[in-house]
Amino acid sequence: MRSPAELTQAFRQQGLKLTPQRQLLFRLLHGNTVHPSAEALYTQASEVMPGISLRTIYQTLNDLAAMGELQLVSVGSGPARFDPNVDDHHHAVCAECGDVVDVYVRNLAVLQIEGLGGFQPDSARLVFSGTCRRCADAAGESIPPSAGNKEQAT
Amino acid sequence: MRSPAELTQAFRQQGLKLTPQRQLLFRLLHGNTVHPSAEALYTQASEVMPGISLRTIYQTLNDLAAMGELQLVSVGSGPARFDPNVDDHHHAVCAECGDVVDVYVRNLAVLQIEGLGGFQPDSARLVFSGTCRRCADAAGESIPPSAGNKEQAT
DNA sequence: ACGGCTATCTGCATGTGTTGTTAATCAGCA
DNA sequence: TGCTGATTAACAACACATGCAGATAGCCGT
Repeated sequence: MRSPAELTQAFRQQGLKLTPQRQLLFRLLHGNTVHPSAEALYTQASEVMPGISLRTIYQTLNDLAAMGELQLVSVGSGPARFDPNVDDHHHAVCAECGDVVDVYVRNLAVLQIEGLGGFQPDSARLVFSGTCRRCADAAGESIPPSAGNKEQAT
Repeated sequence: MRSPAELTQAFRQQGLKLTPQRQLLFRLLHGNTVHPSAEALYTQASEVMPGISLRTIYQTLNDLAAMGELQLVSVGSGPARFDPNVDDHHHAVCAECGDVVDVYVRNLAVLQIEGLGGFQPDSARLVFSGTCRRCADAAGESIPPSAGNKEQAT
């Protein structure tokens, strides 16, 4: 996703108005790597701008997605996640806490694929499931109550 | 997924009852390669057994999935799909008609993955998006003569 | 073959996540 | 300043899936 300033330009050029709500979402999303859901953004936005409507969040997210500024990440169950990173990349989802991290795969083309039989693929989404660092640490530590000084690797 | 006969055994052994509804679903699913949704199976089942409840379909599908006889395939949007093929395989989804086909990838391990940073993956799902043979053919044919035989790149 | 225990089925209600609608108000931009 | 699109509120509607309660029926021992 482009920077708030660039999006400002882009919106204006398309005849779209630059409302404070939209600007707020630009800021909340820019550089955001946590793959928030609409609800999560709503909560965050509400702190800064009480009274903002969830409807507006959805609206703006869809607009941005339609403009190619956001990627919709669907992680099996639960609400859709939005990813301002529109590079060609993939995702890893923690089965424990649901966190999503970006993953880069540079040699997807080497895969030997069988069974396509006439199917013409034009994109591929790879999703890893597993355990994130934080949950792995938490699981390892929480067994002994006195595991000593622990540093939260966040 | 095992054969209806084998599933009959397995269900009995687990103290589960062998109802006609379940047996019907065994039959509908065995060897099924179309990745049906619960609704689709409901429609199919209703023709043979009018009055069968959609609730029962979901119930049985979940049971089978929990037993490892079915794989749940979630394709971005729309309802979940169920796949009686529980081999280690992946999927290709037609963006046009929504059809899902099985795809085998034998060298997934060669991928060079960056960004995991402590994330421990224990499974990977690869989903291709594109156009299935049928939709590609249909698109090629159905363009009326007036269009001057153009090839639509979209 | 019979009867009882209990899992299962069904129908309905509920829940989650998301979008549609309408009307009134608000505010960006020329 | 005015035009017009955006926002909001208060819904209803929607798709997909699950929870629940009472009726039903499979399975087992007799």
